[in-house]
Amino acid sequence: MEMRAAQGARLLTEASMNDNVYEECGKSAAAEPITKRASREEGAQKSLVIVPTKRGRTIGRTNFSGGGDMKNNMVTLKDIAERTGLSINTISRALRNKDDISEVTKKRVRAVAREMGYMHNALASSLRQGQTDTIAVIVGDISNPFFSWHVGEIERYARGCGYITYMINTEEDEALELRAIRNSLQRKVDGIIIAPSQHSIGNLLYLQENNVPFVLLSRRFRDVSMPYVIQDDRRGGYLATKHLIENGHREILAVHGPLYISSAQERLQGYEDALAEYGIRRNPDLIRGVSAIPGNCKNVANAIAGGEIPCTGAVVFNDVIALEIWYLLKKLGVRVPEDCSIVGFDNIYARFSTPYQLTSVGITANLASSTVDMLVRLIRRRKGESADIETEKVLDVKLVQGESSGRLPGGS
DNA sequence: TGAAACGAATCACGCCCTGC
DNA sequence: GCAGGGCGTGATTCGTTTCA
Repeated sequence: MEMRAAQGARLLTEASMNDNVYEECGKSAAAEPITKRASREEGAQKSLVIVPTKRGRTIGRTNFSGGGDMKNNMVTLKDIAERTGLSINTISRALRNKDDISEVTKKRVRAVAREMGYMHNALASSLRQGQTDTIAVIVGDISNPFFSWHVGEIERYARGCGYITYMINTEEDEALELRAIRNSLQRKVDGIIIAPSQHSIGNLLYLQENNVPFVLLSRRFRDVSMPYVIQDDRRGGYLATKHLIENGHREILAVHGPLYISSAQERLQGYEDALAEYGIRRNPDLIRGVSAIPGNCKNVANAIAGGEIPCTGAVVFNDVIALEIWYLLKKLGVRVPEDCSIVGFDNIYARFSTPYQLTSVGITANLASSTVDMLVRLIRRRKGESADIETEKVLDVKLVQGESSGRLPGGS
């Protein structure tokens, strides 16, 4: 703790600190004073500045190391006002680089702020402004690379828009999801990005009632109007199935996720579309459901290996489950793709160097940036700033050929 | 139970000083 | 004398917690 305080002191006292305590960089940088960044950076230690105030408080960067009452030790605008003999209003405006404050005064105020170890109080600022510059990202399963990848991307894009994000994992559990929503509302986030569990719509209606901007990520409710950004799941299911059909497969297994999840429903519809287009009868024995959470595919793999499911190819709900089935089949002596081709969804492993490359359906556009962009527009609209908003966005998909699928020997 | 306090920002004025 | 820049003043606001 002391080390961190010392590092902060170095950054606040050395010339490396920007002249402007609130670095001017449009919305994004204005939302994060440079002092906040200082505490994150690595640096050498340096002696601290201890400053007595008129109120008899000792202030300086050592304050954070003692485990005392931090609230009483924080340097405030009032302290700087007392020290400089200026008003609180002038201090505030000088630190925010307002035009009606002279450069001489600004420099003086910044110097005293640095000397005293002033750190912008985002909590107080949020209180006054009615915004926290934070976005909650609520997902069902962060262990799924699809979500972890996109959450990382969301964080990056949101940061570029001046927002801090925090992520909550719901384990696809409805009660945990409600708790996550309530927690986010209590923290007065400016907006929420949520991949809903979709057990029911109640949680999202609750969110809607609270009038907080939100965007559904990767999932949607057909019969209720809520902003969403999804991939074209139906077309994805169609492309995956068509790929196998055109490689000679006729007995194609559909391994779908829980059908209360819109993406699972729509991918299955796409599967059926392709079968219908090529005149292949829909066989209920070749449609199997699995949990959205990986680790429950043994039954399916055993059934394929044991001939209980007579298929030569499989369209699988997502890449994680597809890879799991591939692995299980290999252990059971079933060769992929020679004995059974597999097509996954999300094309997530194309981003990593893995021993095996799945054939998979992936998005052609950027899901994260589209989602953040929509949410930011909704937030701005709520604040009264006019903004054109497309609230239902379906991103195109394409099939990416990997090693897990191939032409059926002897197939047409 | 209700008032006060917390910290920062905002607003509407108003004053002072300087230059023309 | 006037205009305008620079800054001050005091009230108000926000949501939560503390205290009487």
